[in-house]
Parts: sequence; structure tokens; C-alpha cells
Amino acid sequence: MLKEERQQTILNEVDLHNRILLTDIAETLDVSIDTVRRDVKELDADQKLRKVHGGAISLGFTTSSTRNTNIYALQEKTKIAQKALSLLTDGSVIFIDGGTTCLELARLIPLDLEFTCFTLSLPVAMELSSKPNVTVIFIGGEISKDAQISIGANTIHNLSEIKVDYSFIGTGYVDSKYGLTEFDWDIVQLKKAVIKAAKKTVLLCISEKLNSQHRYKTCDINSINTMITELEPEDKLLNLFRNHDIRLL
Amino acid sequence: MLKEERQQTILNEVDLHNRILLTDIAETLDVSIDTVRRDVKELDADQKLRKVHGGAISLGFTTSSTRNTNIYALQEKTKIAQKALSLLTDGSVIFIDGGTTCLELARLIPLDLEFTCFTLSLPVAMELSSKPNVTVIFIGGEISKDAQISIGANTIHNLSEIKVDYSFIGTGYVDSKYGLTEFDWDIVQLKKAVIKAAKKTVLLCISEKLNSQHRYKTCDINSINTMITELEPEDKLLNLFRNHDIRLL
DNA sequence: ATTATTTTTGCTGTTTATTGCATTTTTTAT
DNA sequence: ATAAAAAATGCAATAAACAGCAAAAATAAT
Repeated sequence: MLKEERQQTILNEVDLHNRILLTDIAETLDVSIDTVRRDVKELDADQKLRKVHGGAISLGFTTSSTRNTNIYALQEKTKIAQKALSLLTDGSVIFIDGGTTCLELARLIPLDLEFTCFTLSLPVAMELSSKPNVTVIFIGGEISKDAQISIGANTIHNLSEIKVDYSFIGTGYVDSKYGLTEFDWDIVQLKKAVIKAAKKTVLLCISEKLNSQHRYKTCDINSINTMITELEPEDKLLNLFRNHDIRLL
Repeated sequence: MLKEERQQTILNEVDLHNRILLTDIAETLDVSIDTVRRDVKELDADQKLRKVHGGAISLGFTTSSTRNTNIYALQEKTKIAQKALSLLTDGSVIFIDGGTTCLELARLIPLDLEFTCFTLSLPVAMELSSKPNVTVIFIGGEISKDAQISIGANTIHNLSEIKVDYSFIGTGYVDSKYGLTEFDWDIVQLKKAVIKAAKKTVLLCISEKLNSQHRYKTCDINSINTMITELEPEDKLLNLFRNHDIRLL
């Protein structure tokens, strides 16, 4: 039997059952376990499947096809996410909010960083599931179609049962005087629950949003421990936020 | 024997059997192995076949059965999903499992259909969030990186608190005698909880999986109310499933 | 027709690839 | 902590690929 045939059979089995055992394959194909192991290793290197201890699993799922192309002000958001990364340490327990800035943070998390992350954003969860050393816990609930996040009473209740070291959140509007505000009542309830579930809250926010406000209030600006924008911390646009207890990054 | 003739014979053999061994051809044509090797090398250069260690394989062999598309046996799965759609009615409350077949079902849901859907699969939830008239509720928990679904005790507990009309599930393996079986213990626990949370369980399963089994058992075949394959319900491959109380679609 | 030239073919020895086995190390589960 | 399973490593036997060469066959030129 040709090597290619064997590998093709292995791929078939993996695609069919999502997961296989090397021993099963070795028996089916009547070759040694070593051969199967080497085949699977090759196929893994070729990105045709993923090798795991004792077997292999299909890629089918893990293909992150949801690569968003059109993110507004991506450059700024990437810069913010980069700064936020510096707050992450091995072993910590954090929360990451929805929104493109937070998604960018999830995307930039290095593969070797090891921590636990709660989220209620589907895209963030998807992105994080590609990070081998991150334990991802999704806070369930009804899914908001536009934001692709869990919302509603159930979500808030679930949030009430956790406590994280850092919570990385976004906001619709932020003002040094009126604090964080939102357009949606529901979202405000959610963010309140998020802030309550965190020892420290980190706000990721592009400078364009500074000094804007809307109808419903999430929290005072003092509830934020660290605010990260794409600006230098010394930038004069941040002056109004300097008299508070906020750390600027 | 002319070179042209020889090469034509080689191509015939390859097309016929999808693969050949150089030694076999050398013997059949009664020429040296080197000659065959050189012929195959030429044909490979001409893109008439693919030369591999020890032989050659047809071009169609790899391109057709490997993942041109990302999803294995997409056609079959689409057909299954189509049939499953007929069970959906406005106002119902359902559950959709993870896996590519179930994802295909989510994808095919028409925009005007209005119902509530629970799921624990991130991709399914993402897909469903694009359907304006579907209320999506995600069952939270720790996210399995491989399958991108919620797993673990919390997930199972959350499942215990709901009851849906229809549950659409996939399985790793299915056998008329041994029922539904899986590779993973955790997954089995999860599926049990899903079945318990459903008034009726619908199994989506491509025929290739019929009469296969693995180590952990999810449920008896009788626990399934409806089984959908890509085959006609009358197909003789389904005979073994006909004496049970299953509806075949 | 004969010779020269090119192409094809088979052979030789050498290099490389594949495979299974034995042993050690690592991972996993109990 | 311990036992079991799996992975990695090194090794040897076998098979295949390759390069170079010379004989044979086909082709071209005179």
C-alpha cells in the first residue's frame, strides 16, 4: 500500500469521525503504530489535521474563516490591544468583553501565555479557542444578533457568580464627567455586572470616543482602574482624565 | 513496444485503479523498473498523474477526496440538513448540536423561519445569529478548543434546566445494535444531557458512519426518534435500522 | 546502404526513503 | 505516587530513487 493511500484513508477517517485513535488506524490499515504516527505527524505538519496525544482530530472546526476584514480604525485598536497585553500574566483570570477592540486583544494574545478567560462574545470565544494555553469559559445566555454577545437576565446572573482579576471592556461613550454611557439599557445592565465581577476594570477605548456621552450610564469614570487609548499617556487629549484615580496607558 | 503505448497503458492503469505500483507495471509491461520510473516521471511532469514513492496515483484521487472545500462530504451533509429543515416549524423550540452536519443545518435555515434555538456550538451560534427571526440561546461553559463547543459540568447543568421540542444531534459512531457511541467520555455525558433535554431527538448522520462503533455509549438506537441520512429512506443500507421505532428520513 | 547522431533502455553502485523494532522519555490516568 | 499508554529516538533491513555509463535502437545525414 502506498503512503499516499494510507494518508488519504487517515484523512477520511478523521473527517468522518472528527477524531480517531492511532491504534485503531494501525489495525485498520494493518501497519505498525509507528507508521501511523509518522503519517499523522506529516499530515499535521501539512495542516490537514491536528495531531493530539493518542490520535488526531479534524481541522474542520478550527479554521478561523471569520477573519474580519473591515474593522474601523484597526490601527488604533491594534495599538490599544498591544498595550493591554502588557497587563496579562500567566495564571491570571480575566474577562474580555465584546467589540472590535477587545476582539483585537484576543487576536494578539501570544500562544505561550497561559491564563483563564471568561467572555460573552462569540467572536472573542472563537478567537481564543485557537490559543492553546488559554482556558476559555463562555458565559451563556440569549445571543444578541448585532453584537454577537450573550445578553439578558441569565447572562447577568451567570456573571454574578464569577470574580476575575482583570476585566477588559469597551464602551460606547466615555466622558470624564459623566463616566461610561451606552445607547442600550440592556448593555448597560450587562456592563455593570461585568464591572462588579472584576477586581480591576480596564477600559479599552479609542481616543475618538473621549468626551462623548449617551443616555444610559454604566458607571462613573472612577470605577475604571486603567484606561488604554492609542495615544501616548502624556497626550493632552487625556488631560481631563488625569485628576481621577485612573492609570493611563 | 513504443514509448507512447507504454505511457498510455500506465495512464490507463492509474485512471482505472487510482493508483499503481511501479513494480507491477514493470512486470506487466515487461520492461525494467527504470523505464517505468522514467515514464512516470515524464507523466508527472506533464501533470498527467502524480508520482509518489513506489508508484503513482491519479490526480483525481487526491483532489476529489481531499478537502477542496473545508467540510468533508459536504454534499451529503447538505442533503441531510435539507431533510432536517422539514421538521422545523414556526414557534418551536429546538436544540442544535455541534459538528459540521449540524452547522450545515444552521446555515440552511431560511430567513423567514421563526423559532428559538439552543446550542452549545460557537460556530452554530455564529451562523444562527445571522438569521433575523431565530432567537439564539447559547449554553455557556468551558469551551473545548477542538470542537468549539461548551463542555463540562456547568454545561451539563445548564442543559438540565431546559426542555426543547426537537434536538438535532450528530454522533461519532452509530450502530443498529450498539447504538450511538463516541470517542470521548466527556462528549457522551454532554450528549446524554442533550437527549434528556429534548422531547424528541433527531440524529443527523451520513451513511458512511452507519455500523461503526467506539468505546463509550451515548444511548441506545431506540432513544433516537428520527434518523436522517443522505440516503433514500428505502435504501437497503438502512435495513438494520428498520425494526426499531425510528423514523427514517 | 552506411555512418554518425540522438534517443532510449537496462545495468551498476550509491544515496535516500520507508518501515518496523527496541529502548528511553514523556504524558496520562488512577 | 504509581502504572499504563503514547511519543520520541536510534537503529537496521528493505525498497525505491538517482546518477552515470554503455549497449541497443531509432533517427538523420551523406
